[in-house]
Amino acid sequence: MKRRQFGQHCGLARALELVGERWALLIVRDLLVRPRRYTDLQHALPGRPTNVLSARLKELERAGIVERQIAPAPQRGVLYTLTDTGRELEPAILALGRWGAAQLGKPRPGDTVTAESLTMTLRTVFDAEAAIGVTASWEIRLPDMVLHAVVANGALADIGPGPSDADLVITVPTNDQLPSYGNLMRTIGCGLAELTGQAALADVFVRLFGKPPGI
Amino acid sequence: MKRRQFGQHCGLARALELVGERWALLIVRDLLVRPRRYTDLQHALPGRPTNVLSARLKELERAGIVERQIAPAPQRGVLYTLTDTGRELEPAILALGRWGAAQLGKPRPGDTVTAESLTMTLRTVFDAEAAIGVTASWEIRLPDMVLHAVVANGALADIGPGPSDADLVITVPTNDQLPSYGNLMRTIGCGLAELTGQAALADVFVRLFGKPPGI
DNA sequence: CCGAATCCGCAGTGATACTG
DNA sequence: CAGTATCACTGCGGATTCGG
Repeated sequence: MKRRQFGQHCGLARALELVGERWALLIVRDLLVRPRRYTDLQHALPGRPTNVLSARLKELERAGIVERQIAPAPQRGVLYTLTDTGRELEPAILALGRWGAAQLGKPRPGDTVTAESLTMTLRTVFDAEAAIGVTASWEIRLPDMVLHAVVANGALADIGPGPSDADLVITVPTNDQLPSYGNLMRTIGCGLAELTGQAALADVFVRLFGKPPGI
Repeated sequence: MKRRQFGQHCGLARALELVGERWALLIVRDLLVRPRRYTDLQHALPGRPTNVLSARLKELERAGIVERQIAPAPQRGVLYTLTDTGRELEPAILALGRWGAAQLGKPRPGDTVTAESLTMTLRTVFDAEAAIGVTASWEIRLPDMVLHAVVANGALADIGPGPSDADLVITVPTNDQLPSYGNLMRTIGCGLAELTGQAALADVFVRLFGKPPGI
């Protein structure tokens, strides 16, 4: 496949040639959270045709951004992971996401929130300065997904989908709202979430993750 | 024009909806350097169809990223400038450009380097730590363009196309090479450029702008 | 000259169906 | 599970044209 070029010897133009096509950066975003298999990515990117997914994965693989791996014994199958080059996109993706978050309005009809997008949003807004000296872990239970976050010595050690053995479990009651970042923080901030464990850590969570860039 | 959506309530997805289409970020990059008129942008983005430029400008204007202004008396005509929202894209564009610069290989046949792309590259690689305490200014004369850079008290005060009253004028001799960042720094680093003014500032320039992220 | 609008051919995309 | 195959459609690339 002949790759379209911009004809400029420029870092930004090169980046856009490699990851500027539709869906490409969203695939990288999801892979930043954890390695995924093909069908995982299908579910994490609703509304995107499967042929586009396979085309993007091939291009990203050729560009040295994504690697195909055979998953270990328990599950088998193909796992897509980021190369080091791919992982180095994280600062750029966080910067773009931070800007886009400030432009986010109300959820539009049909919008979804995936575990991956919410994870990356929390990584985006994590306030390292507010976290100095903090060591704690949380599990966030939303109606359709569970996330965990671990902060050790002020650094974001782990955050992603799935449960964990956490100091505080925050359960957001089932409601008809989208599990968006805004709704999540509002629910916790207003004390409407159920807390199991060290309840005082709820305020800490809001302090570390609740300073959005204008959301 | 119906805007295609990603169907995710996510900062990155929103950003890509607004500035993810082809040429959009390159237009913003050029406008980050300075306001431009329509035909300036045409020349600064060779190889892009004119209808795409006018379509992008309209979309960016609708999105609140770009503003049309009537240029002041001397020249008249329409000037396109960034809004505050548009200027806030700079960190994301620098981050993407930094990543892409590390993926830049040799210039391909037909590649061009514009004053805008070189300016943004220099902004990208500026090493604020190396610049602590530095106050100086340079004018860089390349065969087809002239740039200026001003560092005041360790901060990048001004950099862009055009001449200036500089402490040191660096003239790169005419040769058959592309005026790419790599060739520029190589020429200066090897002492092949002509220096007029405080020659000792050539080494300072290389120190502040010569630490690429892997170019 | 500036600032576009228009037309056409084609590549990339979206949606659905199908296969190893 | 992990992709191809097919096909309609839209946006892009390229050239030309048009009104201040």
